[in-house]
Amino acid sequence: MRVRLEDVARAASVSPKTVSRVLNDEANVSDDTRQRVLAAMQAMDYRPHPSARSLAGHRSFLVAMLYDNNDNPASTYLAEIQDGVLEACDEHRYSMMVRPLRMRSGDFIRRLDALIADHHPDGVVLTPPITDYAPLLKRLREAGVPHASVSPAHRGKGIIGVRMDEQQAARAMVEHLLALGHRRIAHVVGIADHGASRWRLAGYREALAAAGIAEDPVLVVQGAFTFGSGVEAARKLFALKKRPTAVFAANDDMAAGVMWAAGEYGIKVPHDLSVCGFDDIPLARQLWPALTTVRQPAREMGKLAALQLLEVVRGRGPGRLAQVGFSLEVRDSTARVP
Amino acid sequence: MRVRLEDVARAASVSPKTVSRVLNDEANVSDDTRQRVLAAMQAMDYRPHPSARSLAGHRSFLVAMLYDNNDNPASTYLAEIQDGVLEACDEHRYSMMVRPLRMRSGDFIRRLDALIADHHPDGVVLTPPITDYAPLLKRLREAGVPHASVSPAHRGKGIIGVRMDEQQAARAMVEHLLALGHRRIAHVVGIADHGASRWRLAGYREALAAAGIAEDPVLVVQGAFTFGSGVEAARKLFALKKRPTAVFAANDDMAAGVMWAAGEYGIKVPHDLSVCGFDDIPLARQLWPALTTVRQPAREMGKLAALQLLEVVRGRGPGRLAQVGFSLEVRDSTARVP
DNA sequence: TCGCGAATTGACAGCGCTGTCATTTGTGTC
DNA sequence: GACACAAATGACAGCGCTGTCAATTCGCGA
Repeated sequence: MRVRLEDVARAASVSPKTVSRVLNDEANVSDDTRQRVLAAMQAMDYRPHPSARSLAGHRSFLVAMLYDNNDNPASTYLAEIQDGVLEACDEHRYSMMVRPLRMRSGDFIRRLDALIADHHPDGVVLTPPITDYAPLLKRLREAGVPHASVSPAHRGKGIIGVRMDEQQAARAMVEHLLALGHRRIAHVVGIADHGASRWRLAGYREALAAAGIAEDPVLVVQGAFTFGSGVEAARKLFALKKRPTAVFAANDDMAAGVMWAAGEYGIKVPHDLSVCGFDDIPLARQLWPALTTVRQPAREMGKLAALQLLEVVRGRGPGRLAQVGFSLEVRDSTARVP
Repeated sequence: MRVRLEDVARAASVSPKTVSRVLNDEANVSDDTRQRVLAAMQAMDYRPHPSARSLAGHRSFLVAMLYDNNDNPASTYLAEIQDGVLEACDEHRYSMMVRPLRMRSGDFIRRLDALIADHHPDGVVLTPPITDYAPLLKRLREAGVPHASVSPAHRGKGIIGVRMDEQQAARAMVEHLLALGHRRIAHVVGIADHGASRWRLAGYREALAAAGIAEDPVLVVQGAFTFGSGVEAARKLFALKKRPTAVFAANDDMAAGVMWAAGEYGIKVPHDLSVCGFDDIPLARQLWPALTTVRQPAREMGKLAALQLLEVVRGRGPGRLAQVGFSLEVRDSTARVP
């Protein structure tokens, strides 16, 4: 039969309420008592019943992770974030629920309300690209549900979660190309309204400006974060009479597309053209030549965002916008300018 | 303030227990009463409190989806399954929890036990490759937790879930190549102990045998479901003095690798070599030329598996091993033999 | 030693629902 | 119309925990 809190209480010769206090890490329990109770819990392998806790305590011990499954970034990226969030939740014995939401759909808010009404999450983790959708944030605020974001586009006060300095990373990537002697460096931009696209473009511009190179508008082509859009963007670039010697794509999928298109045109990477991307998806390492890219620690970011959220949810602090480092993964797709 | 079952009861002039009966779709409620109660629920936008239901009713309304995040198949595939499972759960107002488990790790069973002890899922959905791991199944059976599998390798009695006839699909794919006049058809095998690898290989052999073609062992090369392994496998094949005219890879990642390697060797796809895959990942459509492949309706499969599970969990029936159809997505990477 | 405020502990009700079982209402039969 | 039986409904306790508040114990200065 299931071990209940009452059983632990009896074993430790204290009242159920005291066990509850220990369980919830409350103050005003003597060290001696606390140890006795913890020992009893351990010995009996006590597992609090989440529903009972939730019912009596008016909190769900539930974190919901929201993502957009319509217009989503690489599923690998989301999967890694998910694993990170889960890991953080496990550490604090919270459970996690995932919720796909279609940002562009009309019933977006209704579905959010249903989530809140049905499951009462104690907090919510937002993932790109739904970190900054105003009606969503408003609704969460109204409902009093704390939330943390992974890579929010804005960083106003009260925004908690995790970010990577993507602009800095993009700049570093372009500086890597500059250091290799490239001067005609193209950029394939991501979906326009994603924060990621803006930052990476900004980093690209910053690097060029710092190097005293005037931006050539024809070298900045629109993409959509997909392989196919990378192929198309590359075709446009290769059709120019004065081709770029390097292409920095705003993500790896598009970079792979660029490399693919290079094959079509008989352009050898990296000999004739350097290509680099962003994200370090598994494919990046597998491509031939292996893709130079920026590694974004998605898993760690998911975890950190969730930890910030849990800090707030558990009343342990105000939470903050944590920052994680990036690393340039210089592989074989970039080389000195021909 | 929250609307409770009691409030609905008052509004409908019945006892709380009767409302509970309607909520749970129990028998022995007159149609008249049922309608009245349903109307009241609707009018008041009543949302049963899951924890209260779970606590009093001794069930969690929770389905856990287990996956292997160590040795996992394409994350897109899992993400789609996840969305499907979620959809089924939503329909029946069950909540879903995801659990990454490392099958090869020592604490596998301990983590499973923790999941059961902590969350009491009413049922579990197993995804490849952890659909057939004996200790896991044993443990679930001991704990009395019903489970359904997506593409289980075995189909003994009592196994419920969903499967696609992968062998048939693989055979159809190879027959497509045969119909194009190919006779030297290579196969890149997936990870050895995955059911998927076995079936696809079996289908390949079946098709060849049916066409009266003796299998040439050098044309069957081992891969590992990754892009890189596809590249390597292809290099081996291209190094043969008598190259194949077509390559059937056991999944799309490897097929993409084969196409990539073809580029290295100056082999034109599909002119000099036909390539086809399996799974229809997003990349397949984006490749150039677009990859001929087998579409596996992962999302639908996730949903169906969950529906079978829920049938059992809800005491509605015994559940079964549902079967979904496949479709050959003939695109541009396969053509008549040169 | 006594008294007093603070720290610690406990008693008890109740979170919102369902299981059990008793009671009432309806249905068909002669 | 009376009776037997089934269907429909309700009363009530209790699931396992926590909030509230009262009771007890402790530490320490007078």
